[in-house]
Amino acid sequence: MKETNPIPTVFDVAREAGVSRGTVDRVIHNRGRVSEDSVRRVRKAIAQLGYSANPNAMLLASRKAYTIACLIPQYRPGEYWSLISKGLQEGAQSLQGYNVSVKLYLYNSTDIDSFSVQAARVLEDRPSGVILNAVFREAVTVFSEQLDDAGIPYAFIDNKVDGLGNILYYGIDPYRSGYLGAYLLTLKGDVRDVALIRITRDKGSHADPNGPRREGFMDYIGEHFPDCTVHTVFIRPDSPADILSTLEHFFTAHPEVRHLAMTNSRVHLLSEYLRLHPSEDRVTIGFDDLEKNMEALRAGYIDCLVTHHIEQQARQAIASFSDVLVWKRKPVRRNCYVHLDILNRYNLDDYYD
Amino acid sequence: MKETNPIPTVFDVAREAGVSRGTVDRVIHNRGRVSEDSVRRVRKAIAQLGYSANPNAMLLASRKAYTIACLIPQYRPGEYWSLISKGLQEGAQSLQGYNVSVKLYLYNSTDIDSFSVQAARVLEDRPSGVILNAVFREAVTVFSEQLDDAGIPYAFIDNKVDGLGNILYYGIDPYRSGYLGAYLLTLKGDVRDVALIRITRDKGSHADPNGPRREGFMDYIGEHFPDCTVHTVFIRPDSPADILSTLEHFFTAHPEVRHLAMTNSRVHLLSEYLRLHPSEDRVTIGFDDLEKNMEALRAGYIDCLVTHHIEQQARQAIASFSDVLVWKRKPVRRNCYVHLDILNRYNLDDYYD
DNA sequence: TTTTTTAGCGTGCGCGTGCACGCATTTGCA
DNA sequence: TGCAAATGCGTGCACGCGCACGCTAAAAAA
Repeated sequence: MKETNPIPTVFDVAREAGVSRGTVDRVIHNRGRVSEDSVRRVRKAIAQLGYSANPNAMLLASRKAYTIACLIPQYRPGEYWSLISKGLQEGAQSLQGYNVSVKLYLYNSTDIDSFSVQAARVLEDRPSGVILNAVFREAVTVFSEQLDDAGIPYAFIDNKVDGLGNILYYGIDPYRSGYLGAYLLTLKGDVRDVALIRITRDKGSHADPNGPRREGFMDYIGEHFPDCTVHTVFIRPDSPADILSTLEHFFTAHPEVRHLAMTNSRVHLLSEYLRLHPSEDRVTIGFDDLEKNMEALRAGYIDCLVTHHIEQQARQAIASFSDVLVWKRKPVRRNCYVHLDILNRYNLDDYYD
Repeated sequence: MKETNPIPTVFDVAREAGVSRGTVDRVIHNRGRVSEDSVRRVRKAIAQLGYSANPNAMLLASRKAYTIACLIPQYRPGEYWSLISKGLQEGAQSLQGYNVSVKLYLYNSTDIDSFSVQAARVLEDRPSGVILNAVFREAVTVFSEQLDDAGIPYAFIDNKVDGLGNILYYGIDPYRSGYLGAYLLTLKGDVRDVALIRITRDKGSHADPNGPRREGFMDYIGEHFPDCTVHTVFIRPDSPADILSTLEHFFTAHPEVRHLAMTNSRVHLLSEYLRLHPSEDRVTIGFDDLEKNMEALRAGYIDCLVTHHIEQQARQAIASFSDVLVWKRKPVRRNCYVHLDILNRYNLDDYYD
């Protein structure tokens, strides 16, 4: 019962402008070889008819393939970067009709050489675009210059180096996440002691990626509870028994500490201790919705998780990137900060993307 | 430098199965007129090659148009349903390449006749699918039966009638949202009095859409603070001066009440009172991230908002629906519960979709 | 046996666009 | 003046798919 579809095609534009499809095509793609007069008439016809290219036909005809290289840290199942990786690949999945694919280049985040090796591989493969995260400042700076030279667009995910050229960032504001975490930890007020549990790192290999978050955390405490002492406890993630004894040792010496926090994504490492030493008035918070953290939240070992849609963030990065590659659109925002979500026992369900 | 793209086409499938493109096509679309033997061979070839149709070519060839009728309440700018409407239209926008469009049918949510009128218009226009919300139980039940008869698929958004046929629901679990709201209101413990501010309704016109939410709210209070009194205060939204005097009157009589909540989406109506009567130890919570509520949160009049990605929820409904229409896929979940977000002064930024 | 029906299958056209090719006409240069 | 180069433009094919049409051979009806 519908009248014929009035959506204009190149053909209509050509007729309107009194030229051929080829000429319209040349005007649209700025390929030159058209008289000024024709250009003007075609432009006018396009505006008049409200023509815009049919994306399906476009993609079908221009059989181009886009590859997005993703340079991110290695991961084990369930870890933070496994979620990013999953989101990246899901993003590519949904764009496969547009011939967009992602290729992962994984490096060891404690070994700068492995980063350089993978970065070199990326350059060699000449991808259409690059998504990376910034663990090693100088190496990333060098790499970004090489990408600039090669004319390959790139975006940062989860972590960035400020002041680099033509960049995009997808992730949270780590300082604010720490600030919010401290707020949630101290909601009930009157806090004198806080235990910040940290993971021992191989010394000096690189900057701590959680620095800004910890800074936000400390600043909130400092601003709102100036008399509060923040105790730092170091644990070694590789030996669960060791974690337990370290914590037991600390809390035996400091029974007055009722507030616990971890600023990296592995607060679930505390579960064992919290299970063995239950307490009514203790508050424990952590970050990121890893499956194990969610379990700890569900079991009641921890009280609150500050997180964001990790997979969604990655998917969005791919989607925006393909907007740039496939549709030649310019990104609107440079810093795509993701919203910080608060998870507790009453809203932890349905937190899939 | 790439080898020829190994993405299989119908042609490859046909060759592999030893038949023609037409036969493959008939098998794919279950159009019959194919021998069992051929069907088997084609199916096998498809599986073997991992064939999946090129969406662009498909859409280009099958020049179909899908219209999704959206039957929702009228709204004024900034109100809850304006966000839903925006999300619906954005969803259609992003799917225009697939010839998906939405058409809005707005009814007066206090007038059952206007619902029936619009519902009749929908049936008349014979859309490809319908998205609606369930304000008037019986009218919706009748309408859904008519849609069933007409073979038009439909989904509920934001609000549903349980027990109806082949349905899908996009929205929150209102009971849980109320429960969570009560938890957040009483976080600091030791609550003896709570004021629940409600809006006066024209009597008996229809069921209160916020019933389940209020129930969840009351249940949490009852379970965790059995000695707590919940005072209900009715206000009339149309006269700001009236709101102010009603509240002043109530709180003069009950100065001990420090906890305020509103279970509908218009907690911002309290701003004026809260601005004129500041207090350190008062807690106010509300629901939904309307622009005015966000302002109240930013200004510090209210402390916490329980909400969800309203626009995103609508976009998702459109997206899933077009999955069903365009790609003939069966929806996976029947109840698409959206995650409940917690907003406070420290994470209210970046809460766009 | 002849005619009609039908199951099973292949082919051609069109969707709207990108791009290579080739033809006319004009311009530059000796 | 003559010939090459450049400019401006139109045409044909391909992309992968949906669908209408028509063909063959076997089954059913006459």
